Amino acid sequence: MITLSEENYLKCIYRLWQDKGQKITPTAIAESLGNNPASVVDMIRKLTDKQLINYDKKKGVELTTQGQKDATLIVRRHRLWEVFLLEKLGYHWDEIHDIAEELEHIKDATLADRLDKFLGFPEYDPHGDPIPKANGKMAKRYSTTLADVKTGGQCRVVAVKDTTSQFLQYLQKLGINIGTKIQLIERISFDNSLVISIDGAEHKTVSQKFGESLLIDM
Amino acid sequence: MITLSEENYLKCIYRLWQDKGQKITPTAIAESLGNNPASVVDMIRKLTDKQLINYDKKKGVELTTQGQKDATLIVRRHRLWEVFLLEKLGYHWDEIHDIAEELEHIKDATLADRLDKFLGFPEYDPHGDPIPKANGKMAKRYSTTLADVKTGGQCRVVAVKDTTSQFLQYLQKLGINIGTKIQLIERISFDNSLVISIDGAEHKTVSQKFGESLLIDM
DNA sequence: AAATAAAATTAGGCAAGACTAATTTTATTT
DNA sequence: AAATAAAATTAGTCTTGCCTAATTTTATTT
Repeated sequence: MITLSEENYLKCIYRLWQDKGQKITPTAIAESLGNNPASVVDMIRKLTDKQLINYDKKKGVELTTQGQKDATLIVRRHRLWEVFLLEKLGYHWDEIHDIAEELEHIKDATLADRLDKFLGFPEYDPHGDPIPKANGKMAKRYSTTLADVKTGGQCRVVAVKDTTSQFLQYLQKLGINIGTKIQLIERISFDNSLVISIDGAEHKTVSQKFGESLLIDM
Repeated sequence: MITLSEENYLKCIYRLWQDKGQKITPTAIAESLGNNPASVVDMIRKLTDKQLINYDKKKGVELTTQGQKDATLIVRRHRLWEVFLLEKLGYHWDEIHDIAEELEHIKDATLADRLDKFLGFPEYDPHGDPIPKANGKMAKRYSTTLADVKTGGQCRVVAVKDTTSQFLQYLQKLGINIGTKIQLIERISFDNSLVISIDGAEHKTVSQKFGESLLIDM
């Protein structure tokens, strides 16, 4: 049986793997979870014992086939619950992540599939992330960010890379949602800040970090 | 902050209090939860410190006003989720309790109220237990069974008293669900068997035990 | 290459929440 | 009332999952 904490580590490793494709180190996991590296080392041993990950100093942490399956299922549940919270219970964009973070751990063999069906088999969650299907397959993840747009270029918001409520509330405040059109007016070479126009409105300046957190389609 | 374990104890105490109205002893709690009495004593201290219960050797365990509020909210969440699982996700009667047992611990200020609204403010859960309202008030528990109906009387199935899969599968086979209309045609005085008509269909005979397991509204 | 910095690991500890075993208190029988 | 049984409590232990502090290993500078 997999514990709540183990599930959170798996999910974190899965996310780091998807995000960067780079070597996943204990420190990276610790930072991502807000835990101490020593705790991460403990958990790496547990997950290795359970054959959910492999750890090698050279390669870093890697999910085993089983680990990938488990992690994908957690992500599936998380994203399905997000759709439910937004569409059925009327929550806002920035509220659903934290609740889904709890709901994703509810264990029942058929729950995800039933929820999926009830929601009409959605392809993407409200953050624009693809929802893994029952067989583990999922649509392609968007990877181009606002920071990749050429100066003068136009794009459309399709998803968010950062799901902290701070970021989501900031988006809300700026009036940015899925589908919002953004034009990149200028890139400040000093710190790579971005001057943008949201839905054709007046220019606003956002940080590089912001730009890298917003996934877009050109 | 109240922990998962504390919530489970609170709920257990609440149930014992509702069920019997008798003195609630550590042993009774231990039996009900399948825990060791020593563990219960530990938790009694914690809950007392948090002012959620009072404990007195003479009076046993009693919920404080705050304890009652908290327990009622947990029960509210549990029963609302049961309705959701049955009505929206198509689970069977006998599957919903265990899942709701997990879902009831999801903490969010507005979740219960939103779910309540989404479900159309149900009065009762599928086991016939009343769902506490947001203000803590609740209807009376269903207690009339098919066996209480007068000969010739018409009634509507509102809940089940017995949740064994044998019974539930039998109901399935007979085509009886929540809302099904039943007319009591005849009561066999020999063994109190009941001749009934399900949704106006042809007569069928069921046992007294069966009649006493089906909660109805006249 | 040596020095320094960063990352990883080990050792030891803590709190929650369960347990067992032993003891004390309370209740019930004889 | 004494003996016995049952219930309650205490003491000490275990596991999970986190921590800090110290140490070792690895990477980066100088």
